Amino acid sequence: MDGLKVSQLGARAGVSADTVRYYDRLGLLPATERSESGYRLYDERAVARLRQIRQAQAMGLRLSQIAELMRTLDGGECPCEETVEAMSERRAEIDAEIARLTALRDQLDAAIAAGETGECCDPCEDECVPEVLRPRKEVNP
Amino acid sequence: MDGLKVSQLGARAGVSADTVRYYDRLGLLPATERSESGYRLYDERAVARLRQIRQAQAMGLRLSQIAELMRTLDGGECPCEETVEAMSERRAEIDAEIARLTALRDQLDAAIAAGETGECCDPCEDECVPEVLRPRKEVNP
DNA sequence: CTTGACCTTGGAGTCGACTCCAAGGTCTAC
DNA sequence: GTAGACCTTGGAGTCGACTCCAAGGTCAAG
Repeated sequence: MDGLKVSQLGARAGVSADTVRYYDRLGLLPATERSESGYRLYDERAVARLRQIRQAQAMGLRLSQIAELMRTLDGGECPCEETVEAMSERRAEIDAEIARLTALRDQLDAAIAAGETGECCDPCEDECVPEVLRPRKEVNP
Repeated sequence: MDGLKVSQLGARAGVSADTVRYYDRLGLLPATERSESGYRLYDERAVARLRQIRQAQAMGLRLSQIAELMRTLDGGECPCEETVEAMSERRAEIDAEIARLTALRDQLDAAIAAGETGECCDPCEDECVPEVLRPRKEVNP
């Protein structure tokens, strides 16, 4: 029986057998050969493909985007333009997320500083609630 | 029947009735009075509490952390110190996430720039794969 | 008395990328 | 021939904060 089994293929790219099967289910890997007994058998091209997938993931692409690129590639077309598009799309998403988190962090910094230097809710009256958490009319998180 | 029903309470803080019920389930809201027919009935303190929850969320705290703070508060203790701790904890998480995303974005920028100026995979040989996605030995995304 | 707008509950679905499971089949070494 | 390490499948669980659902109950207005 020649060809790599799931965990062997996985080992070649540093992923688990489960992950290989998962990618297979999503159609990211080339159509599998199967042994008589139903084992998936992969070749060197599959190793390259799997590494390529991991590389694309490391660049921040989503599996759904990678799947698209693979379809283009398997259709014999050049995926270069599409790849740049996919990366730009992700870049915009990531940028938005960074902006959101950065604003949050700055708010937190201010609140932490206030909380550390402030005299807490002292004198504690009815309800002791830290200043930064005092109810405001309508809050959109 | 006096007291606010779920959607009325929600409206007072800009959240949906579903969200109010969800917070109730998580134990974030004070124990509810119920009408004879089983309707939740809230008072002004609940409005303040709900706004407080939204405020805490807007500061980046998780509902699980907020729940903890509420327990302290309901136990009659001052939650100030705990609040600063919770915020610091989140700050660290958010910081790590920003760092991760920033590195990703920088990588993407470089790859996009290379992809736009480069001559793609021209000349397209066997397998046309954009440079940035060329398989590398082992990739941890 | 009916319509329609609310309320109740428990539970499932969403997003993404896995991870883990059970029940069964296969392969290799001793 | 049997142990133990693999493989197969479909499906469920994870994280977080909701959102939506169905099936049924309640309430005020016309």
